[in-house]
Amino acid sequence: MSTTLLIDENDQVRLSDKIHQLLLERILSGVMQAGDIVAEKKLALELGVSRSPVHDALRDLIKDGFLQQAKNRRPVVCRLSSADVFDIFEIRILLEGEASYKAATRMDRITLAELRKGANFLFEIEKDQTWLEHWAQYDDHFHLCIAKASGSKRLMQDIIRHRLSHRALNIQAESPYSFSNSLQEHIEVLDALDNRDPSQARTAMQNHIRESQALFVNKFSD
Amino acid sequence: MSTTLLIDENDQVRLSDKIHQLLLERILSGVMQAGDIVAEKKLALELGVSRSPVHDALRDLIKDGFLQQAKNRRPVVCRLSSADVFDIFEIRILLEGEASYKAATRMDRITLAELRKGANFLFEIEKDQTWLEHWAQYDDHFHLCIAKASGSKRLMQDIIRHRLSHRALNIQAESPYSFSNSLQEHIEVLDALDNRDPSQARTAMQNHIRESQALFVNKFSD
DNA sequence: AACTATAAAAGTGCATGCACTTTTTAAAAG
DNA sequence: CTTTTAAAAAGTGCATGCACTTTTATAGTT
Repeated sequence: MSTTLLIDENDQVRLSDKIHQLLLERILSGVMQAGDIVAEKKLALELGVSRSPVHDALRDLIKDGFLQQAKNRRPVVCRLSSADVFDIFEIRILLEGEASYKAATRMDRITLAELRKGANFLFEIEKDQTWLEHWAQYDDHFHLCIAKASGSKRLMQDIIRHRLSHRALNIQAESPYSFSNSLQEHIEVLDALDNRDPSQARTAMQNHIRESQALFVNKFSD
Repeated sequence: MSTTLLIDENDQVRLSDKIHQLLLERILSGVMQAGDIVAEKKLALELGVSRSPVHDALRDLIKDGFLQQAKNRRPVVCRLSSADVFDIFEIRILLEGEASYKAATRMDRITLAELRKGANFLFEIEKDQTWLEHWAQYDDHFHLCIAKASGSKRLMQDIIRHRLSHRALNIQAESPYSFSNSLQEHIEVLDALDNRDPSQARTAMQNHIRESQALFVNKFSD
C-alpha cells in the first residue's frame, strides 16, 4: 500500500510535500479522475497521517488548478472543458515557441545529440509494445530540455505548469497512430536547433504543439 | 488597526483568504519588502487569530511566488533579480500580445470607448498631484480589460499572475516622466483595437510592454 | 416506486497542544 | 571589544479537539 511510501524514510522532506506528489501522480496517471471527490479526513485516514499535511497538500493542488473547492465542501478533481484544453495549448504554443527560439542559440550540442539519439531510438522500436511508455518519457524530456535551454527560469516554470495541466488527458485521449507524426515534428525542431536558427525553431515547435492541440481537442468532448 | 478588517463581518469568506488578500496588499504596496520575514505565529498573534488560517495564507503566497520558505524556517518575501524582472516582462510580451490579438476581434465598443475616456482623462490631469494614483488604477484596468476580451480564461489568469509578480516594484522604481509615453502607447493599442486589426494590436501592446521592461530593468540593480 | 423529512455520520474551518528546530539572548572566554 | 557558547525564546510541522456545515442513510408519506 502507498502508506509505506509516506511513513518510512525519516526524510528531511515534509509530509505535506510527499502527499502533494502522491496525489499529483494519481491525477496525472488517471487513478483519480475529473469529478472525483478528495476528502481530507478520509485521505488522512487512508494514508495513516493526520489531517494537517493532507490539508496542506490539497491546498497546493487547488492552487495548481487540479482541484476545486467551495467553502465547507470537499475538493473535487477539476473537469477540463474542451475550451480549457484549447486555451492551454494556445498558451503552450506561445511559451514553448519562445523557449525554442531562445534555445536555438543556447542549447549545448551534447543535449542536442542526446535528444536526437532518443528520437532515433523511438523510430527503431516503432512496433514495440513498450513504445507508448518510452514515448511519454522521451516527450517529457524533449520539452523540458528545450524549456531549460531557453535560459529563463520563469519561462521554464510556466511551461512545466501548462504541460502538467493537460497531461491527465493523455490516458483518456490516447491516439497512438498520431505519435509517429509527432516524432517527425520533433526531428524538425531538433534540426532547427542544430542550425542555430531561432525563428525556424519557434515555427517548428509551434507546428508540433498545434498538431497535438488539434488531436486533443478533437478527441475531447465536454 | 487591520485586525478589525479580519474579525468583524461574519462573512461567508474564509479567514485564510482574507489574510492572503491582506498580505498580498502589504507586499504589492511595499509595506512588506523583499527580504522581510513573515512569521506565522507572530502574524497570528498580531491579527488576533490562530495559526491555522495564517498558515494557509502563507502557503498560498509561497505558491504564488511571493514568499519563499525552507523547511522549519520562517518564510521571507522574495527578492527579484533583474534577470527575473526581465524574464517576467518577456512572458508578458507574449501573453498580452496574444490577448490583444484576440481582443481585436472581440472587444465590445462600449469597453473600448470607456478605456479611451480613461486615457483622455489622464491626459487632462497630467499636471495634477493625483496623477500617479489615477494612472496606476487606469493602467490596471486597461490591461485587465484586454486580457478579459481575449476570450481565454486561462490566458487572463496567467496575465494577471505575471502582472502581479512584478508590481511590487512600482513603488521603488517609479519614474513619472516616462508615464506620459506609456499613455501614448496605450492610445496606439486602443487605435488598433478600434481598427479591429489583430496584428497591429499585438504589435502595439508588445511595444508598450517592451518600453516598460526597459524602464524597470534599467532602474533595477541586483 | 418516488418524494420528504430527519437523524446519524462524515466533513470542513479554525483553535490549540506538543515535539523538535531555529533564532535570539546574554554570559563567558579570548 | 570581539568571539564563543549555552540557555531561553520563538518558530515550524504535525496531531488533535470542537463548533458548525454538508452528506448520507433512514423512515415515513403519498
